[in-house]
Amino acid sequence: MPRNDLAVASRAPTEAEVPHLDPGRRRTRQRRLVWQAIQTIEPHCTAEQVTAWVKGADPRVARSTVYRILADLCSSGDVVVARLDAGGLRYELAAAEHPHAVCQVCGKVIHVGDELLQTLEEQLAATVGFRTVRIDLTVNGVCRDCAAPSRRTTGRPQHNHI
Amino acid sequence: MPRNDLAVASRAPTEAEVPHLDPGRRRTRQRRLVWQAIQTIEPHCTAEQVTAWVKGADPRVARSTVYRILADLCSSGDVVVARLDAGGLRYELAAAEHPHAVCQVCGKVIHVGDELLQTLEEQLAATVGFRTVRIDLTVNGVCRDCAAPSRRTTGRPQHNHI
DNA sequence: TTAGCTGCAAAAGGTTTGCAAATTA
DNA sequence: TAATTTGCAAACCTTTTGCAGCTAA
Repeated sequence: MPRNDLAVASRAPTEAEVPHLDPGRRRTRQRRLVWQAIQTIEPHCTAEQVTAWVKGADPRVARSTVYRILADLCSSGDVVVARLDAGGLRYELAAAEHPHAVCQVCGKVIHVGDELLQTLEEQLAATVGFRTVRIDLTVNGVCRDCAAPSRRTTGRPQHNHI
Repeated sequence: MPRNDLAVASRAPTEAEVPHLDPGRRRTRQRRLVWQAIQTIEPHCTAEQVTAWVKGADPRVARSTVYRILADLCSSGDVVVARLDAGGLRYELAAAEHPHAVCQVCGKVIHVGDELLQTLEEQLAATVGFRTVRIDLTVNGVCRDCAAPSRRTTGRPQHNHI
């Protein structure tokens, strides 16, 4: 299925745009680039997309470095990961986190409001004493476009192995 | 974190227990074993657990065969996969599917009722015309046991990189 | 100066694939 | 018999790791 291509929305990273990030961590060029990539690329980007963007700005940056910085941003809480499909993990700004609806036919990702999750969280605390840290919700289905009669008649919905 | 060990609940597979599965597919020994494994092993089992169980009943069965059958059971809809943690995919009977709550400290999986998802589904249909096929919900947090004062004072909750 | 980062290359872990031989219908 | 399915082994893909050299503070 068509995964959005590597989306290298190359816009030269400007020093000024970089927020004052991660106290206690060194301010490196690589770190700044990864941070900018996540802000620039569409949400739910893969490590591969981030790497491509970063390498677009500076080809010397190693893939492993991107992974390390990504993991770091996750543990500092600035970025969260989601596993939307069979591919790699998807990263997004913690501030922009939200539930997703993934179309099984075209792979499109739709954002879902998270008002509904509140109730679930409260119920879990009350019934099993579970303290919720984060809710990971993915709705799998078929988006409006793919469900349109004109397109849906041919072929079975691709099985994304979700 | 402690993933439940391979849980090879070896009970000899009996021919009689095998349901009339997959019309149009050949009835092979391997297929029957995989199906039984999923029914026998605790829910959310990994491909590795299924393979271990199957090999316990017949060591000649290849891992790749298990993967192929698993993928097949998924596309036929008898089995669904969930991605609960950083490890491999988790398989479970479609009939037994339900939301999960995963403890980030001990890895325990708690089953959650799915009454709440109904509302979400309805709202998605109404607002963005999304036809929901399956909702994949994972709640990440801390279970009652791990949240107990006696244990929670030491160390930070392990970062599962979820 | 020095603790922390980075690049490189290789390893790891989970899953998929090519192909000839075995099997089911 | 003919079309699937399996075993084996190797390929793949994403992510992690070891280590020596580099660099921000």
